[in-house]
Amino acid sequence: MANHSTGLREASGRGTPVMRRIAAAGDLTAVELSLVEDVLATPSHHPVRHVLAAEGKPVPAVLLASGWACRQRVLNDGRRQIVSFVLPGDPLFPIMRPAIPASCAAVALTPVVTLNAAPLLAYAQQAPADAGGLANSLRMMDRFDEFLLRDQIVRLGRQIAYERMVHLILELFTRLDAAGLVSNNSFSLPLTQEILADALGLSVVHVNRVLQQIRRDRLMDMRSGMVTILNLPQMQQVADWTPIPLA
Amino acid sequence: MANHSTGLREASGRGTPVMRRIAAAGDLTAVELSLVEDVLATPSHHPVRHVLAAEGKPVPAVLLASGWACRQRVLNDGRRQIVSFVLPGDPLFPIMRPAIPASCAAVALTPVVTLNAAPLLAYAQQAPADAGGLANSLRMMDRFDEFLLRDQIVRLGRQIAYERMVHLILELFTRLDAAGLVSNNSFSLPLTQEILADALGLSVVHVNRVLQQIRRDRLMDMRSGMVTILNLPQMQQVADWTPIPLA
DNA sequence: CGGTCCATTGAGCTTAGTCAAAGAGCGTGG
DNA sequence: CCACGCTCTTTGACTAAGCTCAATGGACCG
Repeated sequence: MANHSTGLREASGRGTPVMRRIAAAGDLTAVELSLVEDVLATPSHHPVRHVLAAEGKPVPAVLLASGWACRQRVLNDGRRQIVSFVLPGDPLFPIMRPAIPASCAAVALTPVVTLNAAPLLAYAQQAPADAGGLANSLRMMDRFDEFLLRDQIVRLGRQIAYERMVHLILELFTRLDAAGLVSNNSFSLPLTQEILADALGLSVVHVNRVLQQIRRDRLMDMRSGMVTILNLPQMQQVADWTPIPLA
Repeated sequence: MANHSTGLREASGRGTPVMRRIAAAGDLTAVELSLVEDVLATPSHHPVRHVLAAEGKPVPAVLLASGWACRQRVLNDGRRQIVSFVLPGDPLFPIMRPAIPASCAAVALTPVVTLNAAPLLAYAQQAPADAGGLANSLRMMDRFDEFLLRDQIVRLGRQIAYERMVHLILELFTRLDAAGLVSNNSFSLPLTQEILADALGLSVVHVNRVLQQIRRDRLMDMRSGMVTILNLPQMQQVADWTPIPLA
């Protein structure tokens, strides 16, 4: 459980991923703003591989403040499929849903900091359906999640390994950018090739070879946990990329 | 546009798929019941291949009364991925969401009858968050949808063709059963092998071969649009089946 | 009786998986 | 400071699941 203090300090700041994501969909009232700041003030820390939410247990209203997590499902014989990545600023599960059993487990891929978003949910649930501000932001984030699932299905069903990898990187690039975690076309990707393989439905060996090919083609570079986008237009072309409507 | 009258008559009945699905999650009040019956009273008919909702257009609040539809996405070079099947009783898209752009197109796979569910949505949106009855039913149906997407991702990412096919048939079996469309372990499957291929991320030829193998193994039989489940336990075993929590 | 759509079959090929082993990087303890 | 062990990456050789192409067969329909 490293950088307690760092996580805490960042979480209180203004340009924090959570705040950026929530504010992206529109302005918040003073009341809403302070509600969010209250939530930011009480972070929880969890180590790698920690199960943030067990499959079948009621879904907690939790936001990820920092670190990487995923929603995943493991088959009887051990095969694992990562359903989606959870990035800083994201809810662990679609948040506007009532407390229903989780459709899959949520697991920390790095040490993470989470926030209890129950107060936000409570506030949003009693707000009228067409209210702007916070309620609207949360709905937007859920909608975003739906897009990601669709993209994941198309990737897995109809793209070859090379396309899948490029498409996933573009997705992460876009999402991390929205969270303010990209600079100079470059971002941190703290994932092993095995994790990428489990997300893309590939073997580790093949992921390795595909990455080398992409590097040779000078589309992007991935070294020691850092990704640099080298040729965005061609990446978008290769992956048949459709921008995710953020608003 | 065949069987207009049939669709209409069924839609007004009590054991209709829509009514079964909505009533499954709990009892409705008299007001809610009549609201649903009003909706059932004005069906719309659409031919095969009709685009029920275009990608990017605001999602209509629509229920499928009869026939089969799907949500799909087509890549630039023509590759198609079916994201999910929409069966009688299902909403075309998660229904409790506000009118947001559709993440993919909805298309009729057979002639279909649809219902305008806007009155139900309006009613449910103004109901308190923890109200039972209709609002709860609609939320339940959305939650169900989320499970299906997860299952589709796991199928495509981590199962081989044989397993995928068996798993999909089990899913359809379960869902059609909930809609009252299964009898004697047998149901109608009005899909070409090409449609199955596009749902499972396989080629038509391979779908054909896998189906033959499954038939030879006496797990199930699929002939002229009818599927018969022959060995449910072994199918569940093969597909690593986890029952979808309906309640 | 042709035409159309769909299912089926065969042959050959490609993508991606498996198995096994060898580097590389990194933290820990001697 | 180095050696060991751990995890992760990389490479090679081989295998196999699944794809493409092409042709045939069947059913239905005007």
